Amino acid sequence: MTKQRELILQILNHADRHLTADEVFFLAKLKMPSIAMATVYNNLNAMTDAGIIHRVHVDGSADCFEKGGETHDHLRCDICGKLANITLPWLQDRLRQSVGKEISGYELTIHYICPECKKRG
Amino acid sequence: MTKQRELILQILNHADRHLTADEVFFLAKLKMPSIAMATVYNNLNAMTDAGIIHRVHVDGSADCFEKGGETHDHLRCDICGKLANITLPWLQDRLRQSVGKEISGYELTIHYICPECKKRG
DNA sequence: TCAAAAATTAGAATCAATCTAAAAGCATTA
DNA sequence: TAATGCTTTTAGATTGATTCTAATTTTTGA
Repeated sequence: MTKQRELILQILNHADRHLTADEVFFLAKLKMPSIAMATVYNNLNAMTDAGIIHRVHVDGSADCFEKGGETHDHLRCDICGKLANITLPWLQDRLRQSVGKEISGYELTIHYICPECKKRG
Repeated sequence: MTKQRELILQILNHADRHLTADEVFFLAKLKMPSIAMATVYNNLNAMTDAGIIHRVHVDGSADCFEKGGETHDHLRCDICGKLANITLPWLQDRLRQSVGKEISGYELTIHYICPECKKRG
């Protein structure tokens, strides 16, 4: 656990939303101006592989990262693109039931209009 | 419907698996050597937007395309990466139930070990 | 303390995908 | 048929995200 990795992890832990590698890099640079983009990617990849954080693919733009914790799925607003988390505790079992026991994981992204965009009309 | 679009659509309709834009381009070039990559992307995008074909995001590599038809979800093998289709007719309604009525769509990719890889050990 | 291993850095390179501007194809009308 | 305008295609440059490379620094551990 290097200083750099610690910083990146802290940034994700304190973020109030999903961050791209670029955003993590920007925020990291504020605290540690010498940090390199490659370091950010190295650590995001390493921590993703280790299951400490999660990577979220976003159609048509850069992947986002978020702190670990209970597994969950995502909602993505059709209008503003913002991601939200949602927990569907029944899904894993229901999928196992339908598909067979050999599921090692899954990713679900639901498209919707978020409350803010809906209000705005 | 240009000759190029027709060709691309035919390639997808006759493919026995999901194809990347690159693969479509390669196959298209066999029949029409003058075709340009941009044309392949233009048409794949246009037909995806029109709902005639589907785009499938694949973690860590290029998007794949497949012919249209009934909506379905995907299985991806952890080992060989191959995609398979799966239809889960109950899912859409079940998600509506859990999330609310305002779902405009979703994408689900399930991770597993495909029969071939499992056999191989 | 020294050597080996691992991580970091800066910048180049790669890969998928998009953009640009010029040329070609196609309709329609004159 | 010729002229017009609209759409598509083409080739190649460009972008944007991510990875790679090689040199340097840091960490580890004998």
